[in-house]
Amino acid sequence: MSVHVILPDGARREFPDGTTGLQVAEAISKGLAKVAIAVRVNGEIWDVRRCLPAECALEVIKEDSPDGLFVIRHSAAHIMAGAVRRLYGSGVKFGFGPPVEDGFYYDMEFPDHVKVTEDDLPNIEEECRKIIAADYPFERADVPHGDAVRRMEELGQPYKVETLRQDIHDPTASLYTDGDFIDLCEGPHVPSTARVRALRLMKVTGAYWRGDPHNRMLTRLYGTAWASQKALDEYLRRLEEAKKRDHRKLGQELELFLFHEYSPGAVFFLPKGAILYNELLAFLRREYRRRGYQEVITPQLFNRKLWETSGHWEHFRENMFVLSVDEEEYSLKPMNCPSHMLIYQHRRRSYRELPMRIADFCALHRNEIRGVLAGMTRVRKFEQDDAHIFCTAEQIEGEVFGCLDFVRHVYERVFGMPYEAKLSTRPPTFMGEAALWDRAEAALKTALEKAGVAYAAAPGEGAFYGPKVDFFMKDAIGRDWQLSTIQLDFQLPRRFGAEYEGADGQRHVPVIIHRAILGSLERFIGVLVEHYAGEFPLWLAPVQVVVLPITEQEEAYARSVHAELTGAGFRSEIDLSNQRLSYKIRAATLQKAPYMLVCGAREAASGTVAVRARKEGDEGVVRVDEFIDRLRREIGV
RNA sequence: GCUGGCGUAGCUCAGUGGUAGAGCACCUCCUUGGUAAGGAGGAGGUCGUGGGUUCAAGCCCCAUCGCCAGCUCCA
Repeated sequence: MSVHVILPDGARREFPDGTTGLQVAEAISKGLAKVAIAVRVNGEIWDVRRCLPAECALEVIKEDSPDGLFVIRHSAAHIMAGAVRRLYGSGVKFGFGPPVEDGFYYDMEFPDHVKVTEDDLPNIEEECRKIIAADYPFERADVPHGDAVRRMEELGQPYKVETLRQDIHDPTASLYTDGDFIDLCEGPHVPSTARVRALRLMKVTGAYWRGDPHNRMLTRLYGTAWASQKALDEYLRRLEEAKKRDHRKLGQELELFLFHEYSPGAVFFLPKGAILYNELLAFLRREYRRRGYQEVITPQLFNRKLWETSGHWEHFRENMFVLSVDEEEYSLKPMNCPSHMLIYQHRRRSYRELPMRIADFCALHRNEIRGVLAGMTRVRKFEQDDAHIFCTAEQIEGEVFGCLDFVRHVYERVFGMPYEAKLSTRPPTFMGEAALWDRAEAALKTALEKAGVAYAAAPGEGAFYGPKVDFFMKDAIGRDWQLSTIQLDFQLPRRFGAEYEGADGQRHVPVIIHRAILGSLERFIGVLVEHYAGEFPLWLAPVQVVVLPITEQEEAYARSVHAELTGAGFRSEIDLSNQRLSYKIRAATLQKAPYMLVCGAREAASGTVAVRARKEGDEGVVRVDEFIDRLRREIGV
């Protein structure tokens, strides 16, 4: 008997029976074996010391790969649990302890008198290090289901017993042991504890057993683990950076917006924040003109009859603000689509009018439960760069292509955020004709391919009313945000009885495309603040230029420079405070102004300014009119 | 919604039962200074809100509002 292994490069190799993944890695190279953390066997991730089956495709998983980190973090969770058991005794009951993005957690129930807080983490972390230093092997044992239950009962682990009984229906279950700690676990794990080279415990929170508030709340310890100390340091640095960029902090420091407890979940845009908002709208409106959109302005309050027609009363009512007007029930609108239906239907429509692209920036209100409100990212009142495209089935492809082009223009050219798309297709329960779905999904795929947009397919994840494409944008520090969306809707036109008269003289039902490029303006501005760390490009910067007279002698000259800039349409401020130049520069720097113009005696005498750019620093002296030309070029007008 | 933490001056925060504090910002005066903080003085708070305990409450208790974090990417 022998083992036949197919390597990722297609090479076929033969090994004696009982060969492990690690031995294959060693046969390939010593270096590879050293960084091998697990192996992928016929698509499944296995421990390196498991014996391979007679025939398999094998890939060595290195410790710094995404899969490798997943394994490391899973093992780190065990190490942490073992450390907790050593420190707090066998009375600690363990729940789930999975790896998650960037780290891992473990839920545990401590004896009643024990309360673990973040102050205890260094101590637990110290114990983890001892376990890592001891380099215990992770040993797997596949045992009959009943034996596993008995073992967990002996260990006093009721959550594990429950898991075995409720979730594990195989005849066998696997137990993993590292040193003195044994745990029910599917694996896989690193070969031995020292392979978790960098570990840090992060925080303590509460979490319900199985996420259900009716269940007991367990203590959740969060940690992070990496393939090297360097990678851990880099991760911690990234967290710091994200904290510095937090839009709630910068929004206050830069006086962009504020929140008040009298209107929770709603943003006050201060003058500088309102500039961001209005510049974005002006930009979108220019694009709308180029791209054949028509903007409308619609009411806020609608009779419940509208929501009954659209289906929102049935499906979305919990999120709607309902109030009584003239003894009837009304609601603040949570979405624009129904009002756009009314616009579409106010008269007969011809195929000649299609595609009809209706855009709307009106405010929307959704009654989100209190616990989920957060800064600008989760609010109750917001506006979207919302539009609905009414079109024929034949026009879907072209319209979607147009939206894809719009998305590309905005994110690649203007904001510099790379993105990925996800195509979600027909779910198990859907409404409408299957033929229309097939046709629409094909149109979406063709449009994506023609536009050259790479996408991941998510079969079955579409809404019941139509397939969709969602976009995930990456910001300057690598975080993903779901911003743009393109959703087809076959249902809404039917509910409203929307029609158009075709070239054939027959009545047809149009398709609706819901689409947003930025999404919620509030959320988008929050994302932009973090993406740019408050250092907005010139066209968006609330204050574009600060004029700095050095002494009172230059005040009149500085005022004239300031007047020229504002006259040319730029947002200029002048600092007339009784302070030294270096103080004024510091103040303007903290404001993150793109340009400072120093006006001293020399500049006043020659009609020039000394330019200091936000990033580049002192750039020397230019004439005022030259500087204004430069601003115009930079902004592209 | 549930659990936990927090709420003191415009901002960041100190103050654990006995006369409300600091730094920055603000105002006034002095200083007229060439690329990230010149100096002096001053003003500013019913300590989130409502109850309660106490001779006495920013501090202890209860309620309430708001903010922050978390609430199974299944052993």
